[in-house]
Amino acid sequence: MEHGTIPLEDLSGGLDLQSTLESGQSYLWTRTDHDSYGQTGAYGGNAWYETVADGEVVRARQRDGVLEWQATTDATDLLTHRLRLTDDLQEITRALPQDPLLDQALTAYQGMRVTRDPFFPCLISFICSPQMRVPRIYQMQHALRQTYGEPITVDDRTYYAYPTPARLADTTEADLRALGLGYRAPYVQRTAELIASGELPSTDIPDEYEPARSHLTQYVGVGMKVADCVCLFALDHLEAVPLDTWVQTAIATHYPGCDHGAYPDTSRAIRDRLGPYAGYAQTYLFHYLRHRF
DNA sequence: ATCCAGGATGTAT
DNA sequence: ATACATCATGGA
Repeated sequence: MEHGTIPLEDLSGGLDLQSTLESGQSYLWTRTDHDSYGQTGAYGGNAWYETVADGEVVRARQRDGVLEWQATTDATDLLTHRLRLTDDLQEITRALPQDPLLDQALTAYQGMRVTRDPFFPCLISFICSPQMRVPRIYQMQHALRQTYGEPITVDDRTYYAYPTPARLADTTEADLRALGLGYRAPYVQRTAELIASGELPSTDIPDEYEPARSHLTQYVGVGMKVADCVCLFALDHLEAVPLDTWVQTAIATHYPGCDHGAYPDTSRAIRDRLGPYAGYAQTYLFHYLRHRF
C-alpha cells in the first residue's frame, strides 16, 4: 500500500472528516474501529475510514492538520474529488443567509463537506433509506457489498466493492429481502435492472437540476426526496434540498414562508431562500437537528 | 407491547 | 391534483 498526506492548512473552511463521513450523506465508507456498522457513539476524531473506489482500496484519516491516506495507488485526486476538498467552504458559508439556526449548525460542524459519491451506489443507498434510521442504511449497504460486491484482497484482507447494476439486476426480491431490505427489495432489483438493461440508462440524465430530478423519479423506489439526495450527493447539484422529515419540520417552524405543503413548491421556495448552496445548508441542518438532542 | 424511522407506491376521490 | 392505507424490519 502506498501512503501520503494532503495538507489542510490552506483548505478554505477546513475539514471535519468524521462529520463528513458519518452524517448520513455517503454510506460507502466504514470506520475501521467499528465492530458494527453505522454506530456513531464513540469518539472517532482520528479514526481510519475505508472504502473501495474505482476498484482500489482507499483508507483515510484526519490528524494534525493533514488528511492521511493509504491506498494501492495515489489517492490524492480521488479524495479531493469524493470529499469536495476544492469547495470554497468560506465562500459557501458567506453566500448562505444569516439566521440563528443555520449559524448554529454551521458553527457546530465547521469543516463538514458535502460528499460526492458515485451515481449508482448513491442511488441504491437512498432507495434503501425510506422509513429507515441512518445506522440501518449503513448496515444494508454493507450487506449488499459483502454479498454481491467484487472481492479485492490486499495484504491478506478481503474488501468488497459496491455491486454493479448488472449484479444487483441479477438478484431476486427474495434475495434482497433476506438482507433486511424489507419492502425496498423489489425497488433495488427493478432499478438495477432498468439501468443494467439500458431501458433507463444513467447516461441519459440531463445536466440541469430539475430535469435531472425528474429523470431520477422514473426509477423504481425514487420519489422527489430520494431524487434530491442523488442530485446533491452524486450529481453536483448543490442547490438540491432533500426534504426529509427533519428538514420539513425545520422549514415549517423556521422558514414558515417556504412551507407550501406540496414538495415541488416547498422545494423551490427554500432554494430561493437559501440560494445556490442550499444543499450545503440542508446537510448542516440535517446533521445538527439529528444530533442536538 | 407499541411506536417510529432521511418516503414511495397504489388506489380512490 | 390531493388524501390515505400499506409497505418490512429492528431498536427504543
